[in-house]
Amino acid sequence: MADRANAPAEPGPRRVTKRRAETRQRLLQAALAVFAEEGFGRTTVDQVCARAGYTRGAFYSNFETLDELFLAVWEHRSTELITRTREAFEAFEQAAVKDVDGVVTHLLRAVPLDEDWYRVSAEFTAHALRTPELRRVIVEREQAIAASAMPFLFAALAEIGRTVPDPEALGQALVAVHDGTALQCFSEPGNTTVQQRRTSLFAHVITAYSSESRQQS
Amino acid sequence: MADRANAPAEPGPRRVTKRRAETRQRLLQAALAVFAEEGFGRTTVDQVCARAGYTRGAFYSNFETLDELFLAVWEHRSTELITRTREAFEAFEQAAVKDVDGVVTHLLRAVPLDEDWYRVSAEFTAHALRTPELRRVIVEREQAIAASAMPFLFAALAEIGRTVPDPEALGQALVAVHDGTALQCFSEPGNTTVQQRRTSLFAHVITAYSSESRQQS
DNA sequence: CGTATCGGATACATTCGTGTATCGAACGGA
DNA sequence: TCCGTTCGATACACGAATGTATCCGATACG
Repeated sequence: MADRANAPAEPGPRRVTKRRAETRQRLLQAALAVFAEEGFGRTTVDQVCARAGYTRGAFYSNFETLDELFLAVWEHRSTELITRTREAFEAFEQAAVKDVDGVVTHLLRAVPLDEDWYRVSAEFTAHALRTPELRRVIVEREQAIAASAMPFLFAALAEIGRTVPDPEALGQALVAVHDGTALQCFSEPGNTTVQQRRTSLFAHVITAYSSESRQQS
Repeated sequence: MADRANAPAEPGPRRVTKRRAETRQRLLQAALAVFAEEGFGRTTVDQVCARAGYTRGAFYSNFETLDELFLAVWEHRSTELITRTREAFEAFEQAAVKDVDGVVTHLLRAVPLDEDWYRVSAEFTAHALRTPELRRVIVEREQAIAASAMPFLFAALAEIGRTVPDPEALGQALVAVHDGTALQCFSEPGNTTVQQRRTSLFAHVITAYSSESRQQS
C-alpha cells in the first residue's frame, strides 16, 4: 500500500529486470516449437516450460494464461518474419531484374516458407476468428505485411517499366496467393510441379495487377 | 468365444443397425459445431455428446478416439460440400454467361463461404501436417475438389469461347485463391471492398489461365 | 559488501477429463 | 409376442493439468 517510490498505481512488476526478459524470450521460442509439434490446443504449460529449461513457476511468473502466451508468440514471430523479409529485400537492392519472373524470384526468395510457422499461424487464425477481440489483430498484421513488402515490389516493378494502379488490391491478392499456395507446397513436399505452379501463379497475378508504363528506369 | 454365426474374425460390429447410423450422424454434426466454437484441441468428449443429446457412452461405442472423430467429421463435411457445389453448378446449367465475370459469379455462388467450416478445416489442416499419414488425405481432397468443379468451369468457359491449356494448374490456382481469400473475407465481415477484390482476383486468374479459342458455342 | 526485492522452483490441493466395466432399455428377427 | 443382441447410460477409478502458496537462490542497488 504505502509505496513511496515511483509506483503510480501500476500493478505490473516495478523494475523489469534483465533476467526476466531473457526468460520470456526463451519461453516464446519454446512455445513456438511445442505449438508446432503438438498443436496449441493440446499443449500443456509444463511442456513449454520443460522445452525452455524451466519449470511451471517461470510461466506463471510471466504470463496469466496459455492464450496470452499464444498471442505473444504469434505477434513476436510475425513481426520477426516481417523484419526478416524487409532485410532480405534490402539485400537484393542492387540486383538487376529483367522481367516479371525475375521480380517473382526475388519476392519468393525474400518471403520464406516455414512449415512450423504455417501450422501455428493456421491454428492461431482459427483461434482468432473465435475470439472477437482478436480479429482486428489479424487484419492489422496483414496490412503490416503488405505495407512492409509492397514498396520493394513497386521499386522492382518500376525497374522493368511497370506500375501498379491499385496497390492495395495487389497486396491483398499476393497475401491470399501466398497463404493459399503455402499449404499445397507443404502437403506435397517433394512435388516440384506444385512449386513451379506457385511461382507462375505469382507471376500471373503480378502481371495482371500491373501495367506497362513506358521506359525502364 | 464360441460364435457360431457369420463371425469371420471380424472384430467390428456384426450387424450395423439403423440406430447406430443415426447416432453416428448426430455425433458428426454436433462435433462440427463444437469444434468450430471451441477448437478441436480444447474440445472434450462430453461436450460433443451433450450437444448431440447423448452421454459419453454413445461416443465410445462409435469411435475410438477424438482424432478419429475429427477425421470422420472432416471427411464427411468436405464430401458434403463437394456434392453441394456440384449440385449448385448443375442448377446453373442453362443460365447464360457472357464473359469471364459471369463465370466468376457462377463459380463464387456455387462455392459457399462457411466460416465454421473454415475454422475447423484450418485446424484440421494443421493437424494433418503434424500427422504423416494424414498428409495424403489433404492432397486427395484437393484433387477431388478440382476434379469435381473443373468440368463445369470448362463448360462455362467454352460457352464464352475460352479454353484452358493447363487445367490442373488452373485448378490448383483456384483452390489456393479460394483458401487464401476466405480468411480475408472472414476477418473483415462488413468490408465489401475485400469481397470485390476477391471476385476480381478470381477473374484475373481465370483470364490468365485461359485463352480465347475462337467462336463462342 | 550487505540487504531488499525479484524470479523461478517446489509442494499441495483441486478440478477435470478419460477409459473401462457394468447395467438396462430399445430394437430386430422369427 | 418373445428372446437375443445391440447400443447407449451410468458408475467408478485413475491420471493429468491447473492454479496457488511458499520457499530459496539470484540479482540489483546503495
